[in-house]
Amino acid sequence: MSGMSRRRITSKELAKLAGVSSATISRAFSPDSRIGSATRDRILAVAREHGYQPNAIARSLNNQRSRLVALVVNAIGNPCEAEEQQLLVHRLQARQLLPIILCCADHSDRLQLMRLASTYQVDHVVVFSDMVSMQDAVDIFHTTKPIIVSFEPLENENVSSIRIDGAEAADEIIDKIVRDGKKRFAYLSGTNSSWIDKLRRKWFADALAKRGLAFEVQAFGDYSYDSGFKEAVLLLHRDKVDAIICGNDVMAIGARDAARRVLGKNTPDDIAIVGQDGIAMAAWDCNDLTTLSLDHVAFIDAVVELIERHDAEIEGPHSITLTCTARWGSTA
Amino acid sequence: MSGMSRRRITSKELAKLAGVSSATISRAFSPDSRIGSATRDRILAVAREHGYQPNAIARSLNNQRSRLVALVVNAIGNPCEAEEQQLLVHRLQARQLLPIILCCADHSDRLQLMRLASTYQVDHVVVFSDMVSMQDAVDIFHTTKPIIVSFEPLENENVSSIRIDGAEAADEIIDKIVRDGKKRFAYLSGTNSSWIDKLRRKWFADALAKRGLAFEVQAFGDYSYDSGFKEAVLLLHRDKVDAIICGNDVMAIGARDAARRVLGKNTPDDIAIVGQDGIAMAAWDCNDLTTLSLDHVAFIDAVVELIERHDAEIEGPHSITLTCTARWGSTA
DNA sequence: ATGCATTGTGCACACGATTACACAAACGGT
DNA sequence: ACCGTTTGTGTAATCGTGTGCACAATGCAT
Repeated sequence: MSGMSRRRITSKELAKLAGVSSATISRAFSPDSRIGSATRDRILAVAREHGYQPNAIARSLNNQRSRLVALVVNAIGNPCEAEEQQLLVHRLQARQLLPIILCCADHSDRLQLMRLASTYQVDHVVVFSDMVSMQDAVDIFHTTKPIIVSFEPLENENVSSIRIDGAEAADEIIDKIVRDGKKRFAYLSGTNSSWIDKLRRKWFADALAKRGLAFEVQAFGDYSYDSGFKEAVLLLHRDKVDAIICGNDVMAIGARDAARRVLGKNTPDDIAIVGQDGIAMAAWDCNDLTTLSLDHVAFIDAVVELIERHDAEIEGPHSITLTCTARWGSTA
Repeated sequence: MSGMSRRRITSKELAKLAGVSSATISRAFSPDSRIGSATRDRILAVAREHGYQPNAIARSLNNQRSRLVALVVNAIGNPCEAEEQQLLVHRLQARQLLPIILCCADHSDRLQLMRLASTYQVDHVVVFSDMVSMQDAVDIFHTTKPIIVSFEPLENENVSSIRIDGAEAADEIIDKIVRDGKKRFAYLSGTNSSWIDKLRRKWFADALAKRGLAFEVQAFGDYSYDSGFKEAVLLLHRDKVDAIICGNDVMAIGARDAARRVLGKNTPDDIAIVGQDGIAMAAWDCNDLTTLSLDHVAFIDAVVELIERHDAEIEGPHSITLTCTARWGSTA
């Protein structure tokens, strides 16, 4: 690699240096194309010497294929999503696909952000965030056919979806808590507008209804530890509930801390607390949370599966269903 | 937005529809270019109707400017880095820059991954990971001038760097622990080969040396909770240490849990435990960690500042220094 | 020696935008 | 009425690759 030239060398310049045409340079970098192996070796040697690599932007323009994948997420800071994102990024990288992250939380104009990403001709879109509507995603990425993590089967044939079902596991958990003698249940949502949140809540509400119970209180947080802490103080003190089902694990940890610290109540005897997601942190010794857990590996396997179907250009709507399981800790 | 056409409409096609040339289309989308405002309005209307947006790949090829930024990180799952990444992503999005994430942990060939990203003509590179050498980053992104988060001043003029200094804060923390009567110190590294780890360790080693002490044991983990837990059991049981300085906050939480659960020892009376990074989770009530903390906002401000200097094409090497502070919890 | 299939290479165009240049129209000042 | 400036638009080249087509060279079978 000679020199620190600011400018990148082009295929035409390299062609001159190697005494061939620029078409031959291109062929040297395409695994199966008609080119003499001696020529290829010589070109690759010269290329290495001058630090040449084909320009992926130009290639994308020509190919109509960018190898970029947009990941639409709420945030990367929140561990509840980060584990899955991490897995997916690894799987993409192994396929030589590059992830572009779009963070929707705290961002004023999510639609504009998605439109911006769509101008980069991304090959795939994976929507994790519950803050964008399915219809918006379809409209903006109408050439890409997004993959959406939903919680209900989608009828829209311009979308592939992963459906997650936690009804059965929620029933198991509620069963245990009711048998433990708890009576006043609260649900602590992560957002007040998300369809994902509504469906998760429904799993638990149905399980309660089956036993002649219902949520006495409905509270709203923002998926953060602090909001879990703050809301739990109110729920326990003002509303006297003895069971809190939380929208994710991080809020559940906040709620548990509030119970213990502010009100001196312990789980699971005085109060039951349940999380959702099943992140690694929930199993830490200091947390030991009871949570409605999703198998992250299976989940990302499903996403990759859908991406591969898109690549193979199999037509028609696709949907994969996953089931949650109860993971028992000492909080319920 | 009429129709669900699979193919995206091009500037030339839109030109025909609007009765102008494709050059005029382009001008309609460039804020300051000579074009009649009536024409522009008409074009924008037709564009909206047909869902046209200029192709960013083609634009990048012409402009020599991709508006892509590569973020080289260890992982996005680990909260110790995620907070900063989150902040940076927001700042980039506000500038209409799109982040491409490169995860180095667990990835067999980091260099190949970086080379792949470099073919996309990224405008900027920010290296957070301590798993890639500075020289590799400079070689691969020689046209981009990377921004590197280092812990020492860099002499290389093809790099901008952010230097972080925690010597003083480490001294404060060691002072307190020594005055509390602790005698046998261990350092628990996050990796065994990282220059960042070596420098962090040096801050504490120097503070100990000043008081006639030294680390009795050196252990190695992998920045994870589990490794913190496992190593701490050994350190406490086999080596009988009474103070553990950890490479990051997550390992410190693991160590604290191990002390409490496996050996029945409590902080800070029986044993002192110190983290590093100062993540939000460290301040949670259930953790309440004493940690060597960095101001994340100031840190990302510095990164953005360097990016802007690059954009303004100011020449010469750039370096910004930040100082850590001690954040006191109940673990030391 | 002739015919045909195969291999290796160059030419030229396409991908979809931006932009320097040219030029016509409109406008204002004397 | 004439000239110089400003304004708006089209033409054509450019960014760096990939690839269909043409064509020469080679190998092989008759």
